[in-house]
Amino acid sequence: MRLSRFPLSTSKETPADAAVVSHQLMLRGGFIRQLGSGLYSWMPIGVRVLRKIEAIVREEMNAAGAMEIITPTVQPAELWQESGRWAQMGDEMLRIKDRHKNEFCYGPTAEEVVTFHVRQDIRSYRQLPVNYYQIQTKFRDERRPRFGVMRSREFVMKDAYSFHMTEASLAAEYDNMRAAYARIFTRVGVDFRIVKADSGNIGGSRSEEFHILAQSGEDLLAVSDSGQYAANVEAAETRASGTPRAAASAVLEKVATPGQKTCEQVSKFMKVALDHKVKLLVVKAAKGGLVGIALRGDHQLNEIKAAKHPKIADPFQMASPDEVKAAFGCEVGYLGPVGCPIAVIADFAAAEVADFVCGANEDNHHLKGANWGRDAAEPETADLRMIVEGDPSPDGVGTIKLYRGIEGGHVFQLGKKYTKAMSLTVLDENQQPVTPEMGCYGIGVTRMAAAVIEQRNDANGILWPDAIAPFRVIVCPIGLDKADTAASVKAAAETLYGELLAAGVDAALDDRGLRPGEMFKDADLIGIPHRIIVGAKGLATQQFEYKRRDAAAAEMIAATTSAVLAKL
RNA sequence: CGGAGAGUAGCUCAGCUUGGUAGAGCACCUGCUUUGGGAGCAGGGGGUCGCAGGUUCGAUUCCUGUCUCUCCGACCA
Repeated sequence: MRLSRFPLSTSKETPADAAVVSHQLMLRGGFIRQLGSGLYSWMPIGVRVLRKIEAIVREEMNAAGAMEIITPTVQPAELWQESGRWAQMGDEMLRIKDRHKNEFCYGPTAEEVVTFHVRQDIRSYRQLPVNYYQIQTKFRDERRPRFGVMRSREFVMKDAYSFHMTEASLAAEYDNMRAAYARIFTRVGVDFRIVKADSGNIGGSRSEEFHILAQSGEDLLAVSDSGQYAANVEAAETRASGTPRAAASAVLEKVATPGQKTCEQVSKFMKVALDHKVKLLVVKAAKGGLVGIALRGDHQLNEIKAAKHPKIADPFQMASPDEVKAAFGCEVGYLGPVGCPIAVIADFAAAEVADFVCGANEDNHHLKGANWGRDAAEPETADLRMIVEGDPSPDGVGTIKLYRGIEGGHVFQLGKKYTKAMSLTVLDENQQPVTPEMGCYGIGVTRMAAAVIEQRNDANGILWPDAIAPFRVIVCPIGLDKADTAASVKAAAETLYGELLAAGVDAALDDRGLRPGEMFKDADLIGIPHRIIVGAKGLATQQFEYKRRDAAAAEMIAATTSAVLAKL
């Protein structure tokens, strides 16, 4: 591409509205332009990146045996009513009506649509397993779009859906997709981790996320420092330590703690470590009424785990201050398990504390020297808390460290949730109808572009990996203004550029006639991995100057196309 | 959805407190000069000051409403 004919639109200024580096650089480099909240247009240079990511995804999905389809972005409400998600989805789903007042949504995902088509076309066990995928625009009406295309409302996702006669077949395809995803992320050129995930409201059993590690990531990952364990903190389990609780030694004593409501306040006021404080949260119980959750003062509730506990309401909901007052006769800040009027479930760690401090279930008072079994009923225990840095790894190998990550992909074993709800059956070898198992697999294509930048940038701009750079190499002629050298520089640059194209290299020629500084700044900002300078100085000794975007210094190479190709 | 902030030129912003019909830098156009890390000089084009009301002789400025965008939080395949 000749840059003189390419609408590059770069900016020196950092846009005021962009909070994260990928958003800033994508705007400064002219990759994307904002159209509205969570709505972005992809400009020519951005599309080049997007298409390269898509090509890698498509190649690997095809190689893994998945079949590409294209489904409409607008989907009839009936399908969502069949699966039950029309009611479930809430405002995240953009609902629209056509001229006949029929209801539709702009597709946030396509489990229903693909299940519908499989129901139309697949009749026999002989046709399974099958895996359909598409690379297509999705819309989710996020409550708060942010960070440019990292969390936009409209975005491009690769979504795949597989159907199987047996759980074993599903598991095999899940592993197949997982391996394809690992190849995709590796080829794109990012540092990623595969972590255990919660499957969220999509349902299903086994689920893992592909995270691109980055400081600005919205997800926290718990990773063992010496073992294999890696999980989203949402899904990371914690265990009982195995060491028995110390015997009760302190005398139970009520202490006035006026106005001291939070664990931090009480801990400071009573000069007791946070991990010897037990807090009691009151939440809605599964069968109506309330249930208490005891946690150590330094731990936080994991609401996803709580919602899955059989005695706790799903969806998770805290009790209102009025309900607490009615049950306990005191304010929220003074609750504790001793003399507690409702059933208590203790987190493993909370149940292991002896001689603890807790609320006295009386305004402005706490208890010290409290003990399970002696003062409070021995509680039912469960894993209810968020894992924290320094916890032993749940698999017993190593200690947990926390990292931030950007979710770039997600693979699920859905089971029969959608196939059953939508009455998809195929005939087995005994001519009996069977409800197939289903898996689904997603990659955020537009998000991936942003995530790569989060991981790969410096003070001058983006450092694209070769595989997805808008151009792999840029040729910068210098000295076109000098009468005595212009002709030779121009000829050498044109020849090199032409031969690179002929060799199948995605090259750019900066023939805009700019000053060198401007060319360099632009090339660095838009992240071209390789730069060749064709100048009179070098040509005098038959040399080009070569610089990798991520190298500190340039080097001189022979002024031949083959010498350049050897560097790419 | 709760909290905070912002809408003035393509971009980044000033002006508004104390009303008198608008400015800078960057970008753009023309010319000259310059050419190894976003040059210099001279000239030029470009804005119904988000929108709608109100107050006023007069509103970018004051008041009310409204829309949009951003940030923090909650939420989230």
